[in-house]
Amino acid sequence: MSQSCPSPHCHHCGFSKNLLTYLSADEKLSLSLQKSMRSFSKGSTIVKQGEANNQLFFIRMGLVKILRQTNENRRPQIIGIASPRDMLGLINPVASDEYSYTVEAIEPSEICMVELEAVKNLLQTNGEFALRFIEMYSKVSEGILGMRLDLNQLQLRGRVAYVLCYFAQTIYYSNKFTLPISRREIADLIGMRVENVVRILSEMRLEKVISIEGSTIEILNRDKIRWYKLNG
Amino acid sequence: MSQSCPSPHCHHCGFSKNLLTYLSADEKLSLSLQKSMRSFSKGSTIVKQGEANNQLFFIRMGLVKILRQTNENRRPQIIGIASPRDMLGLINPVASDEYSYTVEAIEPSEICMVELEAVKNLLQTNGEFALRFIEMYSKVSEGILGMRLDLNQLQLRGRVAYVLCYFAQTIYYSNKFTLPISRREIADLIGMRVENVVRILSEMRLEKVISIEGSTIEILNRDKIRWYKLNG
DNA sequence: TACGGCCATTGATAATTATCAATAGATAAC
DNA sequence: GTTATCTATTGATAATTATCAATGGCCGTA
Repeated sequence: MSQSCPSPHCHHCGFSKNLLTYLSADEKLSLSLQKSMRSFSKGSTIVKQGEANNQLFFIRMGLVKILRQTNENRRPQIIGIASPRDMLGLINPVASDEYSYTVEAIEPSEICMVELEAVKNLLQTNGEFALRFIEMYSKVSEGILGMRLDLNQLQLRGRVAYVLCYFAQTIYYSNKFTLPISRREIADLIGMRVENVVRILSEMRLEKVISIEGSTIEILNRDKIRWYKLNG
Repeated sequence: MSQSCPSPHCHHCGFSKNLLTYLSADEKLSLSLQKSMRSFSKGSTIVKQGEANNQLFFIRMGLVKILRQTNENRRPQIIGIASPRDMLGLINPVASDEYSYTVEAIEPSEICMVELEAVKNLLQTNGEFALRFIEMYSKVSEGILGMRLDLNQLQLRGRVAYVLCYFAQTIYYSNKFTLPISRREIADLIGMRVENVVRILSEMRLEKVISIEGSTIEILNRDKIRWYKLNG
């Protein structure tokens, strides 16, 4: 499940593309010794809530879910989904000594793990890097919070529509896609119950807003689903 | 409503206490020319969602609410309350060119406003400052997101209890306090309706969990309200 | 192959929350 | 000081969501 980084410079990693540009050759070399690329199969855990926070990590490829468990009696709460564009790893606070969230691969994923100390060191010594890092951090936080706030003011139908649009627009860039998560996970993501998620999906299918074949969804009526997303 | 900073070094401002320590005398002097202290009366707007984001700001004294309006048909959504300890200003993303949220004083407040460019400059040139800044930013984001996620998994009774505990424990450090916001604002904060907030408050009063005299609340049964906050 | 476990689905019913309506009180504007 | 506006409150009812129950399908494993 784990393998070391094939090259000192992971050119395809979001971290590289967005932040490594601002490093000198020396800094890159030094950093390369403190990061590694690991592969995770679908369903495996990348980091676990409560464990020591000593690595930042970034999605090079794949898709993950971010979740937390606040109480044994409750369902786990899925906070969001992250893809390579999201510069994940920034969601777990830099200032905390343990991970606030669990992160699990929901598709086969390659994750770039970087020693937190190495990043902190760069933040202190490379101003341009620090500035870009903060800008990205702020964008990521803002994105997650925005989604939670959006979901908050919708009811069931709107929340389901929101999630479907999210996958279609932000993750798969297509009206037709295979859901990477179960109905139950959709429920945990939007804070509702599985049965009701299923019901709404069926309803939308009957209304011909979407088509469903197992976990493959196609959005048939974009205006209507957009309306639900805004007003549902 | 506005006045310039009485001293080049606002020693009591959270920004000062937490971040200015890491600046040299020169940097402090330079920064002092690019920040100002302003006073806001209860109800007045500090920054407005959608306006140009060119200043970070920090609460020196007082209490503010952070809100956003996503849709004319909807109630404004209150995202959170911030006090001097919260290093507000960090909630509005550094990377965005406009404010994502409106911030309004809910108690007379003194706000330290700092040119965003000046801060970005410091982030680039002072490593220690940059690191501390990120750590604070990450704590603030984490705090806000955590509260939203907590509220998310509670129902009405639990959410009201959560807010009351929040004021008692985090803002006023007392079981007895005067609510700085209206019932309607509590509703906008927890994503419920005024009528239901009022009903729950009345219910808690009848159960002798709290006492109510206008906007003065006293928590009488801490165990029970804590139970609501966790399980309600 | 058979079994257990989990997911997906649907129906019936209960619990929660929103909406509508009405009134009293407080506050600001004139 | 009167009027208009907003908040706070309560009740009645409607809409939304959760819970409980039952079924079939799928997958991994003994």
